[in-house]
Amino acid sequence: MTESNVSFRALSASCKTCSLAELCLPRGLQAEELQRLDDVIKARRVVHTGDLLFKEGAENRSIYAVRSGSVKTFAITESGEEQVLGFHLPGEIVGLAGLDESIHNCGSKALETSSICEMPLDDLEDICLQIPSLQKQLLKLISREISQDHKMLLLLAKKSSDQRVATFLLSLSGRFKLRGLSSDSFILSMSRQDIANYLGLAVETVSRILTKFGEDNIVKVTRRSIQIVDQERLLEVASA
Amino acid sequence: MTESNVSFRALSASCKTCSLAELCLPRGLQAEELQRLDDVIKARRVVHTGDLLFKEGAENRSIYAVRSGSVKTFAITESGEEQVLGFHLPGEIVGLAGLDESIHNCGSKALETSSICEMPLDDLEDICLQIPSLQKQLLKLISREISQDHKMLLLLAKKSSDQRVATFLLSLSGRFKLRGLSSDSFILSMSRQDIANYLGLAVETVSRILTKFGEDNIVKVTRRSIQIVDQERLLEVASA
DNA sequence: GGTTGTAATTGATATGGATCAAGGCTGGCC
DNA sequence: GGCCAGCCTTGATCCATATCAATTACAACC
Repeated sequence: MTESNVSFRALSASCKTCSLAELCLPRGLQAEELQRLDDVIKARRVVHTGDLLFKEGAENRSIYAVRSGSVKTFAITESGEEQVLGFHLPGEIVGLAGLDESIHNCGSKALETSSICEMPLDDLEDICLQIPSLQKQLLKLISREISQDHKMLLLLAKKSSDQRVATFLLSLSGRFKLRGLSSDSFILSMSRQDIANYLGLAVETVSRILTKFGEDNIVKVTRRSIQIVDQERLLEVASA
Repeated sequence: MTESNVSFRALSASCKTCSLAELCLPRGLQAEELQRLDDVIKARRVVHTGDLLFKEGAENRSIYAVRSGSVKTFAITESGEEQVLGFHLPGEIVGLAGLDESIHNCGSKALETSSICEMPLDDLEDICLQIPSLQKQLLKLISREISQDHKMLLLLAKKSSDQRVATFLLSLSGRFKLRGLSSDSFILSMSRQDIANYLGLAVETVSRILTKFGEDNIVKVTRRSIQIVDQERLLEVASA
């Protein structure tokens, strides 16, 4: 009971005190506006590795902000395979493809113990009408998602397997940096399988490339721990 | 002078009388609200094959609705190559990746003579605050764009070249149907090069596959004219 | 109506990455 | 401490598609 209360209190910490506010929806909001955004947040819940945030086909229209941990989003193909569409770090928004009236056409799974803020879309739309800078920020975040997807389209359509893996590591590195974490030393929360799936490659290919990057002293890889040793060369590999 | 006036009048026909309203931003709006949307439309202009709607890197924040004709959007890679990100038919919105404060990171080119409605984003955001159903519709359209991009990610990451080409033809077919046009007989406004680029294939591969579909009596292809002869089998190829 | 340039097709060959097939590590659990 | 299961790595082979190289077919323009 007490523990659960403590946990609840910790989780119910508002957007006002959230260190990710500048990356997330609250960016640019005044104190009073923040409170109204907080009121919209339906739940802040903890999910564990493998838990679903929402199911493909679920009809509740919500978007989700990752508060801590990390999640992946994925679609399911006609033949039942999974296609990983993205990995999401704290401050990033998940579920933006579901604003359409249609049901969620992708699912989302926690890659590690994570905490998640859920925002029902109808409520969010309502307060967006009252808080112009919130509407602006929502549109910005959605637009950024599209830009990100476009980068992935380019990666999948044009880049070699080496370039894909290098680009992936650099993307993670940059996003960790934005969050005040080390950009050259981090842990992958996703399996090789997830990475390969995301990058449109076979697991074996990803594994071989990581080994090669290690041999070439570009990256030091120990299981899921990554250390970028030579960022310059990694950048070269990513773009050349 | 006279001609130009006539042309101007034809182009300035409002959203109120536009036959695409149900597919486009005006969907769900009342007459008075439509007028306000019309007031926001900065320009309705005609572009010709190869003309740019906006340049990659242009800083004016606008989105564009295709009124007639068709356009492609594309990104430019580090090495200067073009990556086609999408083809857009009448009623579809272009430029949604540019709502971010950052400059447009993709460009858009007319594939044929087309007419285009330009909406400055700041004005659009303003009236979205006043017209809830417009805000809703904008979010819907953006969300649909994300879903569409996700389908492309899946296509590029998982599908064979046959599946890609079949999926492409079916997607066009369905979109023509939505617009009241023939779904089994249409003209491709884009080159084989554009198709190949979009699908992450070589031109030669696209050409060979179209020839094969012809030999198999699935599709009748004559240069840029397409007739879908056996939709069922095309669907099979697309998903199998 | 010929000429020319660009787009599309077709054929031959090369190759990057998938697939198939074993191992090897690691972390959890008894 | 030993065993098991899943994840990861490594090696050998194959194949789908890229690439290279002509050829053909339009369409636009004089």
